[in-house]
Amino acid sequence: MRTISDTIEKFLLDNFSNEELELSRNELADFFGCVPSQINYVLSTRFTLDKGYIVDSQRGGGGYVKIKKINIDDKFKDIIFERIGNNIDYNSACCILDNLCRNGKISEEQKVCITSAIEPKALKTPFLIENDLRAKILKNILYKIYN
Amino acid sequence: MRTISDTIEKFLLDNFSNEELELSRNELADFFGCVPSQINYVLSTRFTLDKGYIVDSQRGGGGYVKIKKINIDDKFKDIIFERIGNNIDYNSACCILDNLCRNGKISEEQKVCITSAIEPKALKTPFLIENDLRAKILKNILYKIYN
DNA sequence: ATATAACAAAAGTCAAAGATAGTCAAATTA
DNA sequence: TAATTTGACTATCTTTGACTTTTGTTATAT
Repeated sequence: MRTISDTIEKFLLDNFSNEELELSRNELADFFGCVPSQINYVLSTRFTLDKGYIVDSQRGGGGYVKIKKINIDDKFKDIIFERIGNNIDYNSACCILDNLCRNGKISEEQKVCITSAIEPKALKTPFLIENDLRAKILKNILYKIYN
Repeated sequence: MRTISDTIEKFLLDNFSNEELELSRNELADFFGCVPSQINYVLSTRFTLDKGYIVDSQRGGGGYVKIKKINIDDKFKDIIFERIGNNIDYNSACCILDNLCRNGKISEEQKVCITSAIEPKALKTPFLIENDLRAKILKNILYKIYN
């Protein structure tokens, strides 16, 4: 544990009680004598989806930051990381969804819904980011389903 | 419950007896030691149509605020009719029908029937009113089915 | 009696102030 | 060079209060 970020990470991990941890960004920053955005840095580098965490937050009075640990089986993780990656075309995505559906990981209804969300026409922008967007959306939905 | 708004929301939810709750805005504000408009804030952020509530009120002497929990079907109807609006293209209509069917709101048979009724070739006229016609017909049929 | 005016008793609106959290890039450090 | 630290600026949610609108009641004039 060398950096402030490492210290904060350890502190958070130590205080994980039951798969979920809630905190105040400003208070935590105060506690460690750092600027609030340092907390964001820790969250975005240490508590990422890829490492099995979902971060949820709210601004304004009574605001908070929640960190949730998610549990998914390794096979599923494999699919997420190796097959989806950081960008994926529509047809490949459909194949994955078909597979998940056949294996009972998602329902037919869910498949339809997800498919609609990642259809090319839904992701058309003036920029060349369709496949990147699709990968992010797809991973996010699947994580939510399995959370 | 971290904010006053959250507390008031919980209080209201806890006091929901039979699908409807009537209250005095000023008395409630007094009870929680907040300004009356705070009640409006809670109502407009926590008891929205989206979340299945309808808020009704009256000013003046004997004024009141009523919160009604609407059943899913009512909510569903509202959303559907709002989405159809005064004109709708064939594909959107089909999406809605697919949705209704998937959600068990209409049968497969009804879907086939309605679809035939609003097909482009069925609504061809020399005027540019295809989408307007379709909306009227669609709403009329659904209205019949639901009432 | 009836219409009207004045007042009182609600609820509504809206914008400012307060309280958090997020973003992004420059500066620093390992 | 890459990761970390910092802070100025932004976005969002909540709280508050002054001002407005609506409704019911009571007094007054006809």
